[in-house]
Amino acid sequence: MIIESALKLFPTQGYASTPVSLIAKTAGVSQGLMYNFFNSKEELLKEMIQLGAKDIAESMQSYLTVTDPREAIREHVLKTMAIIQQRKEFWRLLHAIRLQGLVIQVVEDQFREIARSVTSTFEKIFEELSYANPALEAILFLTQIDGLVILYLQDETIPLKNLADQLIKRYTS
Amino acid sequence: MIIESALKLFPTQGYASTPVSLIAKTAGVSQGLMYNFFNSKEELLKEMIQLGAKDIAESMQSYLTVTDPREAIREHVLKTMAIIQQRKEFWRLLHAIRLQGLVIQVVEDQFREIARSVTSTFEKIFEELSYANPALEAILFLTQIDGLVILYLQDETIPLKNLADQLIKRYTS
Amino acid sequence: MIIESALKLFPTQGYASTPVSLIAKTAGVSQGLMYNFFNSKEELLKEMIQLGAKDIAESMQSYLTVTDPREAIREHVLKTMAIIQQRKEFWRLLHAIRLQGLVIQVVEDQFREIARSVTSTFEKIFEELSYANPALEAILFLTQIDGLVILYLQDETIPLKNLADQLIKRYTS
Amino acid sequence: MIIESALKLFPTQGYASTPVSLIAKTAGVSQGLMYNFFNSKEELLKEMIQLGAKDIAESMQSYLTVTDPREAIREHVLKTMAIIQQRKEFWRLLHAIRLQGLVIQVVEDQFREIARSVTSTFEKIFEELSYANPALEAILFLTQIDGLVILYLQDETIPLKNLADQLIKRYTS
DNA sequence: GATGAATGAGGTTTCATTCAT
DNA sequence: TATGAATGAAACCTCATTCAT
Repeated sequence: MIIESALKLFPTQGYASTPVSLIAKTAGVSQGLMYNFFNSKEELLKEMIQLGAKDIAESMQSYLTVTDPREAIREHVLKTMAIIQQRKEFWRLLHAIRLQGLVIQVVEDQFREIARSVTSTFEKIFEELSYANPALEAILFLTQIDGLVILYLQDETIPLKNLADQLIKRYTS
Repeated sequence: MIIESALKLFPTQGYASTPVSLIAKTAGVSQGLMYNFFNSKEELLKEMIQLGAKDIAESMQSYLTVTDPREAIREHVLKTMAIIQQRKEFWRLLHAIRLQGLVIQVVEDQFREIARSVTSTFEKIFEELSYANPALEAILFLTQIDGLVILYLQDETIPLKNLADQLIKRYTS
Repeated sequence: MIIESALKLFPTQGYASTPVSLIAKTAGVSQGLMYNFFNSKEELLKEMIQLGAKDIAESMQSYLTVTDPREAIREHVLKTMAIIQQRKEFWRLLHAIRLQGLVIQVVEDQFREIARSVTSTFEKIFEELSYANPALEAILFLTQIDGLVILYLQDETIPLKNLADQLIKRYTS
Repeated sequence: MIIESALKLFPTQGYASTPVSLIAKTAGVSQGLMYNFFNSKEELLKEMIQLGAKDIAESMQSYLTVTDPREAIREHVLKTMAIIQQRKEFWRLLHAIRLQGLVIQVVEDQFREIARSVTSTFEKIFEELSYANPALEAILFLTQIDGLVILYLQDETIPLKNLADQLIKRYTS
């Protein structure tokens, strides 16, 4: 399928450096056919990201209902690592794109929304756990996870499981 | 100057999407002249990165001589934040590139070397501070900083100073 | 057709001095389309030559079956002159290219093969005719023809027919 | 010297494919300086050829005074082979250029003049030797030499000496 | 005489997109 | 739906030539 080929190619080759012709060949369809589904290359990118974003949003929602704060932290770390491992390339692309000016507004809004909701959830969690500065702690916690994710995306050989456990231990004991 | 125009443009527009013509125009020289200094667009990228890398390596070396472990942690956090703020665009590009397959070997080696040296320094520091698992803690510490940096690169309005202080407090008290 | 435009232009203007744009215009197609058929200008040259070479190889094979040695000589001279007259431009290009370092390996091999086979055929022929030094005589005979061909390519007004007859007479009486 | 660098480079790389920058570098002078001596690249080519042509014309004149016809034939063959061996690259270029439309008028005229004079000389020689058709024989003789020369330029390993001797023997015994 | 930085035109090639079939 | 030939703009790069020094 076309969108899956894009998902495979954009992250590894970069959006701008991946020719439409290659996407078409990888998908096993003609180049012309692509334009029956997507009006432009950029639209293909947007739809691809939106698909991935939806997927992620769904995965994230589950633990929001967890009531025990320590359990929620644990859940979030483990869930994030699981998602990352399943969708390495997609995340790689996402990070690359977000670091560039390639702001894709539709998608960007969606992400900000998710980020805000997750951040405020953890703000409450750290409040419950009586941290002195829950707002800052929430950001530090989430950026800690992001940093770990990025290291993993750059070097898949790091002991991700151990690092996650250590991180959980720090926050829950 | 040419390399400075590249430094301004590559990070914001992306390497592949920045035409050589634009770099030349920004630098105020003819397109042809660029090829008197750099044999290709890619070489310009490499030299630009190498320049930045050298600069960073120098900045990093200073605190490696600090003897008090807590002081070293403090130094590293503050130094990193200072460097980031000075060279936002460069870091943005660097992260974008490293997330893609655009592995530029010469540079990559250089970075791995720096990373290894910094990591092992902090391993020793956490050992001195009697952490149970110094190796993992060093990675967590450094990825925490990375995560913070990336968030800042995406959104410059975050309270970076406060976050840095909070982080330092956590590790030094 | 594209290959035919190249066949017309390369020999007269030279390979390096014929812009792809001119080939395209002559062929009545867009410049971009050329790259659907040939990956590069050089490949176009190669394929053009290969086409011509195949054609020539076929023409040459006919007389190899002739049994009477004098008849074979006669056949070869006449056949060569006929081919040259039909494909003047092609031969002009071929000679120009072979004199330069532009050795196109694929084609070069093919030519050497043809040349070797023709040379050894004539070695046998001159042996049958009891020449004192058949190996040298074969080379002299073939270079005599080549020299005549080249003169003709430079100046089409020479009495080619008479020269060919005179040459045949010398070798067959 | 500049003209000598051109003499080395044009034949092997081709006139159009040899950048002025390379000629300058090979000659060990700056690119700008070249334009103090030659107004353009083409002029350099012309002067280079003219130099070579003068040189050749001189070499050729010597035997024109020889009175014995057989001796003249012998002289011409040997002299030609000697010149070729001394100035391989120049001849290679000359043949390449003459096969192309790159007609350099000044030079072309000069060559035609030489060729005419040589041809008529040999016409007389073959007349003296009572050949039935001296005009055609002169052309055949001269093209035979040309063909041999070209083979040698393409493949320097052929037994040129033996071939020349064989050729002389054929015409003088 | 001598340099080399600088230019601008033009070269080859790539590629998103369109369209007749 | 599906193809793939076709296009044209724009990309990267080369190079003969000029000119201030």
